[in-house]
Formats: sequence, structure tokens, C-alpha cells
Amino acid sequence: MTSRSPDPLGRRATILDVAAAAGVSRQTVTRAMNGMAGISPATRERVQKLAADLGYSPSRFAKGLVQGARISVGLAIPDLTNPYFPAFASSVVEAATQRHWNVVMDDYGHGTGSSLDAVARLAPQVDALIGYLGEDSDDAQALMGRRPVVVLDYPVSQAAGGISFDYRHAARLALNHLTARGCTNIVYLDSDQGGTAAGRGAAVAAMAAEAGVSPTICHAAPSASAAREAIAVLAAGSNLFDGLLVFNDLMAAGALKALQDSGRSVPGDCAVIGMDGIPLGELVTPELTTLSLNLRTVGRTAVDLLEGLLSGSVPAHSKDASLTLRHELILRQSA
Amino acid sequence: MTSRSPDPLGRRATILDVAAAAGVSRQTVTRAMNGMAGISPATRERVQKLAADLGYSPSRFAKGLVQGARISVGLAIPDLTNPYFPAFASSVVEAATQRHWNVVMDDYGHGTGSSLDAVARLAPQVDALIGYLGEDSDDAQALMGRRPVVVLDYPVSQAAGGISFDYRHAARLALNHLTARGCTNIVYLDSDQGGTAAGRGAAVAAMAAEAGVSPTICHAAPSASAAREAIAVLAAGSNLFDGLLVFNDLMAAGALKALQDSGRSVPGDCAVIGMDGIPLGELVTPELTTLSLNLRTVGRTAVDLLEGLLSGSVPAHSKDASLTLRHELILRQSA
DNA sequence: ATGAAAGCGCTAACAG
DNA sequence: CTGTTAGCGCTTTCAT
Repeated sequence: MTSRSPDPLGRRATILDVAAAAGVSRQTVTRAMNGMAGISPATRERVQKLAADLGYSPSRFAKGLVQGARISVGLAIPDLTNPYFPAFASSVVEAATQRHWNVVMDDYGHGTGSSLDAVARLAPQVDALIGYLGEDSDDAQALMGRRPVVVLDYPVSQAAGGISFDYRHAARLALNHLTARGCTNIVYLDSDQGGTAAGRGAAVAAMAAEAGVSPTICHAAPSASAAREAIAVLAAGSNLFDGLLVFNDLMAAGALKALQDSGRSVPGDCAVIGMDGIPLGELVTPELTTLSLNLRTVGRTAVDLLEGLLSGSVPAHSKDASLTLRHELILRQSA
Repeated sequence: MTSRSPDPLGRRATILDVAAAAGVSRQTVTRAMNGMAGISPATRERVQKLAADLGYSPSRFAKGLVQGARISVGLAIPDLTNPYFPAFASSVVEAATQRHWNVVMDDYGHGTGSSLDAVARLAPQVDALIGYLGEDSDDAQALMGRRPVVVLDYPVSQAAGGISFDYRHAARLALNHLTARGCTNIVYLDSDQGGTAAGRGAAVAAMAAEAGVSPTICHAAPSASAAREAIAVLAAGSNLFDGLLVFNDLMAAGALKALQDSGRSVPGDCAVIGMDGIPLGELVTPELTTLSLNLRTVGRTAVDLLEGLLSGSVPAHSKDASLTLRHELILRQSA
């Protein structure tokens, strides 16, 4: 293998270097590299080999500048560590890939970052944005200018479009099921973080009022371990709750463990309902009854919406740019 | 808010449009947009407002071309749906973000795609690649030319660098633990897919031979449900295995469910050990004993290595570019 | 404080 | 089949 080893850091070879080495014009190099017509097989191969030897790869910037490159969408996600988000991300990536878009992923939960940091990082790199942006949604759209932002799980105001969830519907489903089961002492374990939490908590409160039940509300950080601890404390107390609705499936899984640790049987002593419908729910014991969202659908819907926004077939801020999806109650063992 | 609504699809506003609208030179616009010195506050604000109204955002290509943009690394992953990969991806994203790199994510498991398709999509977009590339590793490096590829869980040959796992060590740990527990009839549930599977399977076989045990080998697709089914079938048979080592934690979780369904207690009737150490293991019942990898470390190591490769401080193909990480046995309840 | 010129690396549109 | 010209949108000089 002939190859000088060029400093990895130093200037990369350009098309001109290859052209010079081959003694041809840069156009010929273009033709060789892109499999275009109008070049003799001999030159093509010679050029290609030379290019490989020189370690030449075309600058995506130059190429993008002249050709207008494929769309890249930024995906801003709070925490890849909560299985909900990869499941969602996965479907976004899939739908994007089908359209020959690429997705630049940013997880802002890790550092101390806010979602706005993520957007700031993403904004110069992408043509559009999908994300769980919460209260930063408006600022995010400002940073993106005219480029569309699709906000998940937060009311669209400045954002071009968004997807919300009908939490009142979900809460009604869960509460009805619990009361129909005979639960009289219900607790709702909420996330202690704003944004989404507000939406879900408020809906649960409203629907509880409507159903004439008054659940105990408690809070924990949105992780399995925090939920486990919170429920452990609660279960150790005198509260003999017999129904538990949890902010999300991950937390519900933690709650299940705590209940089990405390010797309460599920659903015998206490029925448990999660929210999200992630695959994890089928792996825990007892298997988790949950308000399920088809994550595949959510991701696909977000990308479809974005496509509409990008093409102009869906006007930004229009009614069609604001979608609402509904949860469905999946009965498994825990309730 | 003054704003003509420009066709979303049509040509985006350029710096020249803004300059014309403001009646200044493009240079002044640059200065206004980038907060540079040498411009009166008045003009700056006027230009900024105009830019916003026109929906102007600078072309990342033009900018990248002239400035040399931040590094983007491609991340090629087989299946975001297996919790192992998001956990890994998460740490890569974190480490990359700290370096002001961005990561373009591609999940090739979804479609019928091979990892090479993912690399082909990624190659024109990125400066470097990290991925679970298996047998496509060499071709991937070819597609990337001189740009470094860090391969995970597969021997480095053409790739610039890689991270492998010491499966013989892992297998020894597990087998020793199982035999020390008194297991005499051990089964190894392998993935039915090549690549990584080969490495793990071979290591288990080798270490079993060394330990003088001869496990039953069975195969399933690398998903919880496939594993569950495979173990259900096995458990229904006459094989009274008392130790089960599983290809990964996800499959182990499925196996646990199957054992439970079949009425065999874990670890009483059968001890179970998983591999990977994903958080899921703590949520299942009984909690999963596993050969754990610190995923956070794996991701960070991959990014560190890539940084070395990129800067030239670690020569491609060198000894230092080939790292090996070891699993650690975490004892929980299942074995 | 502002403007003019040059050029980043590539490909499209024409020559020849 | 190959080479020449132009120009993508931006920032860097270097003037003014």
C-alpha cells in the first residue's frame, strides 16, 4: 500500500492536490470520485487510487455549499438514560433515515445543561429541530430563526409545530380503571421536575376531581432509584394506599421494587399503573399495566410533521402543526 | 412582529439579502451577527433585527468552509432498542459534547440495513466514526479513508483503532461463580447473530473447556422476547439445567421471565448471569447478577481514543490504538 | 466605523 | 473524453 502518512492534524488533501498528483484538472477528479460519466475507465481508476493514497476525502462543506446537502435535524433529548427517550429517538432516527436526513443528537441531561444549551449547540449545525424542550421552546425557536422547531410534550407557542399528549384522557383512563378495581386510596407519584411534570400532574388532579377521588400526591426525581426510594418511604409509613399511578414507566418499575421490598403484593395490596408503554414494562415482575404511547408512532409523527413544515405543506403555527396523541391503557399484571 | 413570510422551501436569505435590506456591506452584517467589534451599537441592532425579520441564519457550509467547523463524529449503532446501546451512546454523546464535537447518530438495525449502509450514510457527513461495525469494520475504514474509525467489540485490523472486551476473562468469572455455587448443568444462551456473538460464544466455550465443564449452548435472537421464548422451550424440556449464562442482560431479563413462567425459581432452581451491566438488571426480579461493563467508561474511552487518533498523539493501527476492557462480576440476586 | 477584495473546496455549465 | 470558467455564502485580510 503506497501511502505517505500525512499529519492527521495538518491540512487535509484537497481536490487540487489529487488533480496535481494525477496531472489532470480538478473536474476530472470530481468525475472520478463521484462516478460521473465522461471519463475513461483508466483515468478514473488512476485518480481514485491516487485519491485513496493521498487520503483525500471531499470537504462536506464545499460540497454542501455548492450542492445543497441533505437535511440534518437536531434531536434534543433530556436523558438517553431513561429508556423512554432512546425508544423515541430510535423511531425518529428511523424515519429520518428513510428520508435521507441525518440526525444530530444532543443529550442535555448529562451535564448541568439546560435544553437551551443543547439548542445553542445544535442550532448552527442543523436545518430543523425536534426536541423535548419544555419551557425553553420559545427561546429555541428564536435561536433557530425561520428553521422549524417541533416541540414535544409542551404547548406550541412560538415553535413552528409540536406534539402534545392528552394527559386528561390518560389520567381518566387510569383513574377509572383504579376505581373500577375498587381502589379507594390512590397515590400519584409525580416527577419533581417542571415542564412535562406540570402537564401530567395537573391533568391527574383535574381528572381526580372530576372522578371524585382525591389522590395523595408525592414527588421524586424521574429515575427508577429515586422513585424506589420515595415509595419505600411512603410504604413504610401508615398510608395504606391501594392504588398507585406513576409519572412514567421507569419510575413505576422502581416503585414496583419498593413495594416488593416492603412486602406489599402487587396488584393484591396495591395496583400500579405506569405511563409511557416502554418495553421495560414487560420485563419487570409483575408486568406493568401502563398508559401506553406508541413510541414508534410518536417519532414518525414528529418527523412527518417536520417534513410538512419544511416543505411548507403545513404552515408553521397553524392548527395542523399542533398535534395531540393519546395514550392507551394496556392491561398487564400490575393493575 | 414584522416579518414577510418567505417560502419555507425557497432560497433562504443570505448575508447579501440582509446587507441589501440594511443598506450596508456584507462585512457589517458579519460583524453584527457575530458580535464582533468595529461596528456602532446602532447599526448592529438594526442589522440584527433585519436579519431576524428576514429569517436569516448563516449557512453552516459557507461558515464551515471558511472557518473549519467543529468536529462531527458519526455514531453507528445496531439497535437503539436494546438498552445497552443508548447507555453507550449516551456516554459517547456526553464525552463528545464536552469537547464541543457533535455526534451524528445512525441506527442501522431498524431497516434491513447492514452497518455498512450506516457508514455509507455517515461517511460524507463526519470527520470520524465510532461504531459497532462487526465484520464491516474494514470496509468502513475504507469508506472513511484517512479519517479515523474506532471499532467497538471487534478486532482492529484496517480500522484506525478499537476497543475490545476480554470475553475470556468474563467467561471465566461467570463459570467460576456458577461452578463454585455448585451448578453442574450449565447452559449458555448465545445470540444467533454473528460478529460479537462469535467472540462471546467462543470465549465461553474455551473457558468452559478449561474449567472442565461442558455447557449446553443454545441460541436466540438478541431480544428479550426471543430469549424468553427460547428459554421457555428449553425449560419445558427435560433439561434440568441449574446454571444459565446469557449473552446479554436484555436477553437475561427475558430468560428470567421464562424461568418464572415455567415455575423454576431463580436462583434456587437455576442461577442466572447476564452480561453488560445495564441498569435494567436492577429492575427485574430477582435482580440480575451480571458481568458488568462500565458503559460510561466505554464511551469515554472511545472518545478519548478518537481524540488521540485525531490529534495524532495515538498513531492509527498502533498498539495504543487497540484497547481492551474487562467485565466485572456484579453479584445481585439471580446468582 | 465601514467597505472592497480575495479565497475556503467543490461542482455545474460550458467549452474544446 | 477532458479542461476552463464561474460561483455557492461566508469570513478573513487589508484598505479607507
